[in-house]
Amino acid sequence: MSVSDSTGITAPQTHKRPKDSDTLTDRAYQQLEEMIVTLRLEPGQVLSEAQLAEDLGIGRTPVREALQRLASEGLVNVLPRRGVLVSEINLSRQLLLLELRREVERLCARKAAQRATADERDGFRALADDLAAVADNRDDAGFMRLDLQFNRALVQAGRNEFAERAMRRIQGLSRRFWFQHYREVLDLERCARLHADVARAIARGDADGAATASDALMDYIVEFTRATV
Amino acid sequence: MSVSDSTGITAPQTHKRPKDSDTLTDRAYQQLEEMIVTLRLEPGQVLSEAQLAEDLGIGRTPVREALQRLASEGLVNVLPRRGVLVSEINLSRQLLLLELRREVERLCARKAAQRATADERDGFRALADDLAAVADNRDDAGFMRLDLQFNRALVQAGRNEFAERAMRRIQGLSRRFWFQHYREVLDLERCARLHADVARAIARGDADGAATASDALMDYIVEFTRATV
DNA sequence: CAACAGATATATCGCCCGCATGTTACGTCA
DNA sequence: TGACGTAACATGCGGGCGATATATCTGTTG
Repeated sequence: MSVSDSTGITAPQTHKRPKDSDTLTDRAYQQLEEMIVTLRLEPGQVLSEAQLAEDLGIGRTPVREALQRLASEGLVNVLPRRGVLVSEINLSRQLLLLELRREVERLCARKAAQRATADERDGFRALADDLAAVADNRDDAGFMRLDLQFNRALVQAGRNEFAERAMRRIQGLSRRFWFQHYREVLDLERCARLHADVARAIARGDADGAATASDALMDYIVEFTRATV
Repeated sequence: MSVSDSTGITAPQTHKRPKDSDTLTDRAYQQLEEMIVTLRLEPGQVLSEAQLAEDLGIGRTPVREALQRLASEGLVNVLPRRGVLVSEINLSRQLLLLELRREVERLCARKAAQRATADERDGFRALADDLAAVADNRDDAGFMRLDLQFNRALVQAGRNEFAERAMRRIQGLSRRFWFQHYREVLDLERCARLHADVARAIARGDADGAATASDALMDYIVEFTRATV
């Protein structure tokens, strides 16, 4: 139940850049988000700041601040003097989240098609090719990696810090559901091709095309989400 | 629904006090947001937690947490050992914000038209009438009040906690710009009527109509924003 | 004997405040 | 004038204290 096998404070050693000015709050946030998204902390579980602080080997303050950030994203909610509850994943909530994600992602796609630099367009073209290859080879891990890369490129090329922030918040909740169910019902090939369609539309600067492609992708994701019951 | 904090608009207790379980962090957040939105704290100004804590008569912790929430909304940003900077308002940033707001608000309007209860529809009808009256009388303060009420009803009837959270974040930055410039170039009558159109479409359950009315309203807001230069 | 109401115990957060550390500004000296 | 040391001040963080919600125990009653 507790997370006693935490690797300690130093170096999450992920693929991410080891930013030198990483505060403990940031680290705690990253670790907790990862644990929640990957279901190592299960929905419905109640945690305490003190326990988490001990497990992570840091003080209560950074843990508390990280938890508040997670609460603002909806991954946990704090019960005033009882503890923090890892929020449940239920289908209807997930569909509500997708309602919002559809709008924001379409905006990002449209704006990315308008605003991407030449380099970024090259990147989207390459991404589309890679996605097509992954679709042919049915490479799970490769797709997950490309999906992450795609989302990052999308918000980057969209050039809208507010949409970026909103997307970042949405991602966490989305990723958790994804992580939980993708093995069961994901049509990897179709999903990868739909991603590639968006990427290609952006690459050629077709804003309307990118928007409709994004909607098509979201249609599939909604379908995928519904299929998990 | 999550922690439903009704944001009283002004600092001291208004006529409404559902429960005094407001934490100091909540109070600090409300007060600081109000001060920033109303430009009592000017953009570019650097603040310190300790100073604010002393001014508000509370400890540093609630102030710190409130500032982090404000930072997540983009109203301030913290300079790592230097202080907190009240973020600047510039036109291009505001336009980017409106890009996102257009999408989220259209979503809320559409969903509100689909999901509002009979009581809520009555509320929107009444709101539309009040807005029309305000448009005739050119009642500034009345409009501001109705606008707040309208936005709250909109996200409430939209029945989407995630869109609600996103809108709440957007409101702060939007309201500040509004507060700063509405005296100069606001066409109150037109703006009130556009609001009323959205409200009426929601009241009659016309989702597409609500969406296009919302877009028309946002078109005007963009025009208003551009006119401030 | 079972069920229940009240008293007590325990766990948890909300908050305060002190210390450590990093950044900036400024006075001082060559 | 310029470089440098130092002081002032900022946040990052740790940990303690008190209030309070919940669970546990106890005594009472039908």
